[in-house]
Amino acid sequence: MVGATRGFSRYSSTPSGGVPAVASANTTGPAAPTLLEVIRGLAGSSVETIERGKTIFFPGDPAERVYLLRRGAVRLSRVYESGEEITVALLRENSLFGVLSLLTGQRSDRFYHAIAFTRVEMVTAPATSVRRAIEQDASVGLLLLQGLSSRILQTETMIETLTHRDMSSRLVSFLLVLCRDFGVPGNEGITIDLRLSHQAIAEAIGSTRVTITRLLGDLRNDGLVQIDRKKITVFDPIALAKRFS
Amino acid sequence: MVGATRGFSRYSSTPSGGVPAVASANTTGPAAPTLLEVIRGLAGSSVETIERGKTIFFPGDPAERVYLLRRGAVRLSRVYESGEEITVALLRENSLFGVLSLLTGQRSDRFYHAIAFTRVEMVTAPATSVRRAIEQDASVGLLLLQGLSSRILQTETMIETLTHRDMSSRLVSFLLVLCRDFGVPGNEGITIDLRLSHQAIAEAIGSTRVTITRLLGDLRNDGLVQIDRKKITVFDPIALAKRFS
DNA sequence: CCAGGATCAGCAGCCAGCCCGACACGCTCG
DNA sequence: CGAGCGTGTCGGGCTGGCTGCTGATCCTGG
Repeated sequence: MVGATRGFSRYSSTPSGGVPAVASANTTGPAAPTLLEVIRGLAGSSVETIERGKTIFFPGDPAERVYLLRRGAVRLSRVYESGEEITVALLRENSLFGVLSLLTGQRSDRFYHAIAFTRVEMVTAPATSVRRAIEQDASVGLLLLQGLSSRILQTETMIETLTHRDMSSRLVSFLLVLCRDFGVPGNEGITIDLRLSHQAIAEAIGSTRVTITRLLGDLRNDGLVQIDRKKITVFDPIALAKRFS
Repeated sequence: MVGATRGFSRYSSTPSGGVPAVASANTTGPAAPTLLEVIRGLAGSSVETIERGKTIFFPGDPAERVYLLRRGAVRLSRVYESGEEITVALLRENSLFGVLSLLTGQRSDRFYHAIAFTRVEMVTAPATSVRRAIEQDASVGLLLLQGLSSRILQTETMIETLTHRDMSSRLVSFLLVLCRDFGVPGNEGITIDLRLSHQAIAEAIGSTRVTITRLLGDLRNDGLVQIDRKKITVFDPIALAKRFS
């Protein structure tokens, strides 16, 4: 965290009003732009690539932009004087963040630390542009609402995870969340497409590195998961879910 | 939870399009309706009063309405087969909930249990009306976005609370959250305007009744809080915050 | 391409925080 | 006035955090 540097490489800024030619993912209607396309089309928007471990914004930075994660994962965390860092959210692709800049007219500051958990591609636009876009085209507002709703769902699932008392249940619950958000199915189970250190897991579920090591070892010995170069594969989520105490 | 009954008393349904004459809180412009006014004006909206302890919706109920809490507190919780009930959020006045019904076009079901934590007044409207209103008037979308944003903030603060390792820190953090959301300043500190049983606190922060009793006792003995008929008064939030371990 | 440093994983022993079960008392509301 | 809920307390037992160490792996810069 010391010596963290901002790693922006702003390589494109679409001309305002330009409708991107990219076909939307899998919607059939011709006039159904995705949130991604909408944001890219805003005045002052840009596409940014950030290397793993670089900071996107620091706590205390002015909050004036909205971000949409296009590829990779972003970690939002709270930093304490003690130096401890607590992970508040692990954002997956298509997540919206930095939205509190929309909250009020008055200027506000970030209070999270946002860092690229993997190499990240994202689109970003000034909050003012977003607000204007909503006023001009109501469907933009609807898209944003859907983005925020799914973010709330994601966050509340995390709360569920954290209220489990024993660490074993917490870990299992967290792994299932990760499977939902970052899982890619393979021929022998679901692989979590993140390089997770035990320390990172501990910071996310409020435990310590040593405990995570021990519990993950237990799960592996019981044949429930496999770990290969920091990538975790869950053989059978259903079986894993039975591990709740 | 057994024998919980729905306690609706739907006593009014504003005619659609009727602009309420109530002045908005403290905005100066004449044409700045609040979210409350907007929702009351929607087709199919209604104002409802619910008694303490009654259920607003059960998990599994169809999700077709959006709610805005006008007075009181609502508890969202997840129910497990074991009978255990985990509190996911304690909503304060002006909170929006039930919004996942806006999420997709397809019908979905509630997966939380929403019960009135105090006597509650709220306004509610069908999700379809809300969606239509957004399309017609973009400022509605903006208001909803602001509502959701503040809800996300609230939820993430709760995650912070829950990642504290020791129960003492968790409890302190939770009390501070409650002060923020439900505190009313008095002449000797901030009183949390909720009648909280130790059991309810335990369900919210993932602990047990006995532990809460002990820790609250400690805080009281140290002269940090006072408890009078289930209402907690925090003498000095700053001093309390120093109790983080 | 290699060397060195930094980060990560795994193990063991110690100890405390907290869960569990049980019980007694007081308040409140029917 | 009695029943039920909420509060306060005690001990026993175990989970899981803390310290200290070692070997493995990754990354980076010369």
